[in-house]
Amino acid sequence: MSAETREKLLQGALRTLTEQGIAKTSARSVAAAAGVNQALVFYHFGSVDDLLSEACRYGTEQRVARHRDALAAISTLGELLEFGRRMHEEERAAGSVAVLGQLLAGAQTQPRLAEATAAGLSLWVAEVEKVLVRVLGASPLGGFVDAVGLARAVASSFVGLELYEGVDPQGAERALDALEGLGELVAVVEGLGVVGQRAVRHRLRTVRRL
Amino acid sequence: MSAETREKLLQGALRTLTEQGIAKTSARSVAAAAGVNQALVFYHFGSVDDLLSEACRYGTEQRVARHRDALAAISTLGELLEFGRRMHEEERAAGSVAVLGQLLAGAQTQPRLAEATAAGLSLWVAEVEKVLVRVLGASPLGGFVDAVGLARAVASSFVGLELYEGVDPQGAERALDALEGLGELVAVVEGLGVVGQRAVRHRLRTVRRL
DNA sequence: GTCTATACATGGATAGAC
DNA sequence: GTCTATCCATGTATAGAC
Repeated sequence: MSAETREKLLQGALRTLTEQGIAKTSARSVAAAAGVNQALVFYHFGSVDDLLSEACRYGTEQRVARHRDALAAISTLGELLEFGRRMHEEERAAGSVAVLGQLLAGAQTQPRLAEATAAGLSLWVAEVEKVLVRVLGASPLGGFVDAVGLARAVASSFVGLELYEGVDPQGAERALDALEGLGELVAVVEGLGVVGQRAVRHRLRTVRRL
Repeated sequence: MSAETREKLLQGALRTLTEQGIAKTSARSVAAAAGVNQALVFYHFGSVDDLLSEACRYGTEQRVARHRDALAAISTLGELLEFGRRMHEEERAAGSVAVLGQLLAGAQTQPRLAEATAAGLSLWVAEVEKVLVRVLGASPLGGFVDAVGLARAVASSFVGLELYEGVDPQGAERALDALEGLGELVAVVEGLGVVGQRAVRHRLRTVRRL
């Protein structure tokens, strides 16, 4: 069956990317992981890069869809921070961030992969952005923090942290804790009350003018 | 000359990693970039991975040394933010972050590379950490932000941002701007004055107890 | 649609001449 | 120390049998 084999290859590609890395992801290794013949990669996708591009879209859509409802229910920065860490742990286990890391590395020198990887990342970014716009929009900080940019920073930083975790797990753990602390700090400023907020705003304006 | 060829190979490895990526970095491609014979990779370094490991140490040490004095002169968060962006731009141009990104991707599945990459990253982390300890230690925030963890988060996030930049330059630009804004926010809280700081501290303690 | 066979290129690694 | 030659494994891609 055509559709079944296609799917096997897509999942095989994702598995190979996480388990062997972009450098050892080939038509042969993917086909082996998928349990199908190597020639089918070219029959169904034309080239290895095209397969990886489709696998990126396929995999990312599945993972993002998993969290869409939960993300839509978040309304405060505190909730967002807690959910973010849980989601990160879940995606790390599923290998979806690892896939993006490997594809991003490969995409630096291959325009075709770059396009697909950007599209995949943008699925995550769009979700994070929606939540941030909502959470920050309802907050006094909204005017000073760019949710659009922050969503992109968060998504790419998570990929960086995931890659770092692969070479220094304890360091990465500590990094995540520190970021959580920083997030709490922002959440706290958000809850300072009118007087404190006015002071923060005034100083921010002063600083920005320099 | 032995030493000269070794150096050519090390620089060739760095160039190949940035220009072709980890997936296309081979003894042959590196040797071509270095302008020497392919067999010399194995004579001087034993294997391609060993060459890449040494290149990581070699390259990172050089780049970090470049900024050591400037980093030592930084004493405020504002200075640190400004310097950070300038340094990021310089390192991006030099390709040193790209090298770390490619090596991190390869390191996920190769213990030998992982060790070397962790060591290379730790050179950056150590410098960032020293500055953060100094800057945050002199600030009322010192007790609430973990400089050690934050240094690791900063270093790995920069790698993630660099990889993201390769597939979406505008998005990465906006992400960096947003992070800068967030940094300013923290700097502002730092300068709030005694009353504001006391309020922040009190609320932080309350939040952490939950 | 899938498999076998095959071509041709690239890559890791070594032996031996210089 | 460096180069040439070479071996063998792996990878991309296609043709043709089933």
